[in-house]
Amino acid sequence: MNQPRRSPCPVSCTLDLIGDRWTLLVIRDMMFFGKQRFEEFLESPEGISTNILANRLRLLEEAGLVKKQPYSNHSRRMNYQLTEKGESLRPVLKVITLWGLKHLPDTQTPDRPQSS
Amino acid sequence: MNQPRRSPCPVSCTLDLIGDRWTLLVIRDMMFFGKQRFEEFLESPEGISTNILANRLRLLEEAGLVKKQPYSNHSRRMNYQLTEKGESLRPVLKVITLWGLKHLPDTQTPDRPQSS
DNA sequence: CGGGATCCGTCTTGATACTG
DNA sequence: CAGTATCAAGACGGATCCCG
Repeated sequence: MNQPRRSPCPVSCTLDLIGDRWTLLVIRDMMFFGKQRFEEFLESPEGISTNILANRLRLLEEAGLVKKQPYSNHSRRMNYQLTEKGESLRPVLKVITLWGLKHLPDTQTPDRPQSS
Repeated sequence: MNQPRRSPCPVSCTLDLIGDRWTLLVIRDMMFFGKQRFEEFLESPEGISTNILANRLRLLEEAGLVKKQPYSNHSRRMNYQLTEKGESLRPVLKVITLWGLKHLPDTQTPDRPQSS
């Protein structure tokens, strides 16, 4: 998605991974709503399209934030789960959530927040 | 830049404001490096181009995160400063910085960090 | 000289249709 | 169900121009 920035800035490099319109929403769906399957991500109200979702899941896997596994031996169902590194983004999601709730009217806490 | 999402999710709505490749870098430059002028933002190593920078500054102003003022009465120099609302993003920048420093090799703390 | 606006070629994104 | 192919629309990078 994002080219490397030729800069050692931690903000810049982190944004190479999650600084786009969709990536953090996929992570939100995994982290707060426990979503794990392709179709579940498609159901979110923001309406990500299939090619973008496939692309972001692949980039997240390449970045080591998500691991992809077959649901079972005899199924093509795939399972996407956060790795430990992916889970480590929870404070980032949390502070973004809190900022939005405080400063943006018309936002509200998600229906099934599983945040710690 | 980002269309509204028709979703009350605070993550989603916050990303409408800062969920792109450049916006948080401009805010970083203001917040950590004290930059205030157009030309100073252009000097950052990521190399934002003039049209993109002008666009992001305008969007930030419209969002109430930045205020633009003439440097003095008899100069066209402009001054971009974070509003209180913009300053309130400091915890977001901070947690992103910390995540990058911890999880991304080859990142290092900025030269003149003014973060609290 | 500082702060943009405009134009243009390229790259990325995204909606939709389609496939195994 | 989980993607891939296609193709149009938009975002971006860079140069140039403009205006006070």
